[in-house]
Amino acid sequence: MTLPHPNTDQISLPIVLGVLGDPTRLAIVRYLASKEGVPLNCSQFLDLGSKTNLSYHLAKLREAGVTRAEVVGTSRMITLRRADLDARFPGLLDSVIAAAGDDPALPAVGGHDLEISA
Amino acid sequence: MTLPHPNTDQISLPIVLGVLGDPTRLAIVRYLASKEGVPLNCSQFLDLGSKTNLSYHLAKLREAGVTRAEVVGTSRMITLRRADLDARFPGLLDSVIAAAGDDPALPAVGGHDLEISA
DNA sequence: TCCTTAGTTCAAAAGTTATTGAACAATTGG
DNA sequence: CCAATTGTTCAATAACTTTTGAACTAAGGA
Repeated sequence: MTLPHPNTDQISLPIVLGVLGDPTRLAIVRYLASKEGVPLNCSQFLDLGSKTNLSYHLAKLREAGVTRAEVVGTSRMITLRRADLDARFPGLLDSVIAAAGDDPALPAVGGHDLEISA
Repeated sequence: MTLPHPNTDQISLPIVLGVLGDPTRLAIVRYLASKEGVPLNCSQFLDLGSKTNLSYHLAKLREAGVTRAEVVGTSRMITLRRADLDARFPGLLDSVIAAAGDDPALPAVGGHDLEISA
């Protein structure tokens, strides 16, 4: 059972920007970026909303091509599609993450500040 | 008579991303970027929508801090707030414009391809 | 002053997005 | 098999966004 993802060349700039233009989703992306390499499942994000609501936001991110979700048992392992986004829109993800990196107006996962290397 | 603009430090990342996540507004920004230095008024953008609709989209861009509108007679001269955006979100505008630069899915102003130096 | 040009504002309609709870599926462990 | 865990789907609702036309304001020129 695999979930639908757009190909790299199907990733659309306005859709990506629109999807990132939501504080909850931006917080998800920021957290994913801070934990790159670490496998994260949906329940890591429950600080940001209800289970149902997170399912909705994570589906938006996945359908836009921002994240990849792999089914592993009953979990979905979520990762940033960094290489694909960098190939399609060079520098965009980096500048968004850098800009989001120190924004106290964004919700945070875990109720504590982000740790860049943890 | 001056129009309301946010200060540089009031410009919000999710709001900017959300505002740019609309094909019409992205086309406006792309065109403004291609004509930087040239004063442009609203009617330059009538290809992209009705007068009323453009007034709406240009107000969104201005209120988000993406553009500046100066009242000159009966016109408003529209410019990109490039320095302010670069200061607040380094690299973001450049990567968005570069990514939008060759996107045939975006509407175009003038019904022809953009000229970077014209 | 009267007309035109440039753009805004308003209210309505249409469409889209976000949020919720209840019900559902799939996998894993006992 | 049974129960718990993980996450999805569905339907409803609320909230927001986009688009439109008609009416409006403000400045500039004849």
